[in-house]
Amino acid sequence: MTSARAGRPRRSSRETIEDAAVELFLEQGYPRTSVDQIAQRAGVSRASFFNYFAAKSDVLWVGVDDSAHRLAEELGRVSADEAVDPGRAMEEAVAAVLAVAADFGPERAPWAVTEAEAMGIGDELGASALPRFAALAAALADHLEKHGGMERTIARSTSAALAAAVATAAVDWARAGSRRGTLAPWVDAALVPLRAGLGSSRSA
Amino acid sequence: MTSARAGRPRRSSRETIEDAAVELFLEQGYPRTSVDQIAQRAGVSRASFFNYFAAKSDVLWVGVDDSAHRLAEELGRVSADEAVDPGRAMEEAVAAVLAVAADFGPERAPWAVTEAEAMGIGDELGASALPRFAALAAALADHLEKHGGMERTIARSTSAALAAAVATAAVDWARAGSRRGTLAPWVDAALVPLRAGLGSSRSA
DNA sequence: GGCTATAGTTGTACGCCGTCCAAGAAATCA
DNA sequence: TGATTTCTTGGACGGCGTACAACTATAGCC
Repeated sequence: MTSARAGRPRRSSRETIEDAAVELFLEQGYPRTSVDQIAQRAGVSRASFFNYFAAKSDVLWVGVDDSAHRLAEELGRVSADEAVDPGRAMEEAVAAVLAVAADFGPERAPWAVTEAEAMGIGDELGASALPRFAALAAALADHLEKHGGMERTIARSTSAALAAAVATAAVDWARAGSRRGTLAPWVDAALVPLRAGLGSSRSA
Repeated sequence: MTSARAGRPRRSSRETIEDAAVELFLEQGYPRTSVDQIAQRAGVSRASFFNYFAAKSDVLWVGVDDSAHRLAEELGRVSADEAVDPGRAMEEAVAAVLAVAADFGPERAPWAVTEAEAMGIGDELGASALPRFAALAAALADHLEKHGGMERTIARSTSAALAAAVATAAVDWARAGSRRGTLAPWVDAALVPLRAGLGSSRSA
C-alpha cells in the first residue's frame, strides 16, 4: 500500500517488543526486568529497544499517550473561534474527557495501573505517571483559559482537579477486574464531589 | 545536651550538603550537576551524600517533606475518636492544609518550584514530585474516609482535588517572587473553584 | 592507658538506565 | 551497478543508586 518506501524495512515491531516486555514484567516484576532482558526476548538488540521506546517505563503507558494526543486534538477542534464562555468551555472539557474515557474498554487498561502491585511497581510508577498527569492538566487548563476566559490560577486549579479525578477513577477502574466496563462512568462518578463543590459534601 | 552519645560524631551536616548542592544547581543547572560534584564541594565523599539524602532529587524537597509529616500528624491528632461526620472531616482537612501552608513563609519556597526553570529541571521535577503529591493525597483521603465516613472513591477523588489545588497554588506562589508572602492565601484562592463546584464556574 | 561497643566515613565495585555514535545491512531508486 | 535512504547493531560512556567491607573517631568502663 503506502509502504515500499526506500530504506531497510523494520525487522521488528513496537507490539513485539511491548509483548515481550509485559511478559517479563508479569513474570519477574517491573524493577527486576532489565531492558537487556526485554530486548533479548524480543529477539532484538538493546539499542533497538530504544528506537521504539524512549524509556523502559513508556511500555506501561502505550494506550494512554495516544489518548492524550486525541484529547488535545479534540479540545483544539471544538469551538475554534467562538466567544469566550466559562460554562461552555467547562462543559466541553468534561465532555472531551468523558469521550476519551469512553474509548477505554475493559481490555485497554494500561499495565501501569492494572498490574501495579503484580509487577511490583512502586515509585517507578509515580515517576513516570506525573508527566502524563501534567500533560493532561495542561491541555485542559489551556482550553479553559483560552476558550473560557478563566483566570489563570482558577483555570489551572480547576483543570488539576479534573485531571486528578480522571487519575483516581482510572485506578479504581483498573483494579475492578475484567468486568469493569468502560472508564467513562468511573470518571463520571469521580466527578461528583467536584460538580457539587467541596462544601456540599457535608450533606453527603 | 542530649548529645555526647557514643560513636563517631558527624563530620558534616545535612545543611552543608544541601547548600553545596543548591549552589551548584543554580550555577550549572540540576541535570548537569552530578552527585560527585556536590559531594566534592561539600568536602564529603559521594557515599556520605547518600547517607544524608536518599536521592539527588531529595535536596529539592527538603522543607516539603517535613511539612508533609506535620500534616499527617495534625490530621491524626484531630478528632481522634469522634463520630464520623463528612462535613466536619472536610473542614478539618482544609484547615490542616491551610495551617501547614501558613508555615511556608516567603523564604521557605522549595527549590524544586522556584528554580524549576533556572535550574533547568524539566522531567526530573515531575518524577520526584508525584510521590509527594500522592503522599499528601493519601493522607487526606485516609482522613476523609476514616473520620468522614465518605465512600472510598469520593474520598480519594476529593482529596486528589485538594492536593492538586495545593500543588497549583504552590507553583503560582513560588513564581510570585519574594513578595509572595505566605502560601496559605494562595491555597485558599486555588480552592475557590472547588468550594463552589465546577458547575458554578459558568457564572464566574 | 587499654578494650569494647557504637556510630559515622570512605573507597570500591556493581547493575542498570539512557545517550551517543560509528559501522553495517537491507531495501528502493536511478 | 552504484547511490541513497532507513533501520539495526555493538560498543563505549556518564550517571544514579545500592551494597559492603575497611577504617576512624568518639564514649564508657575496667
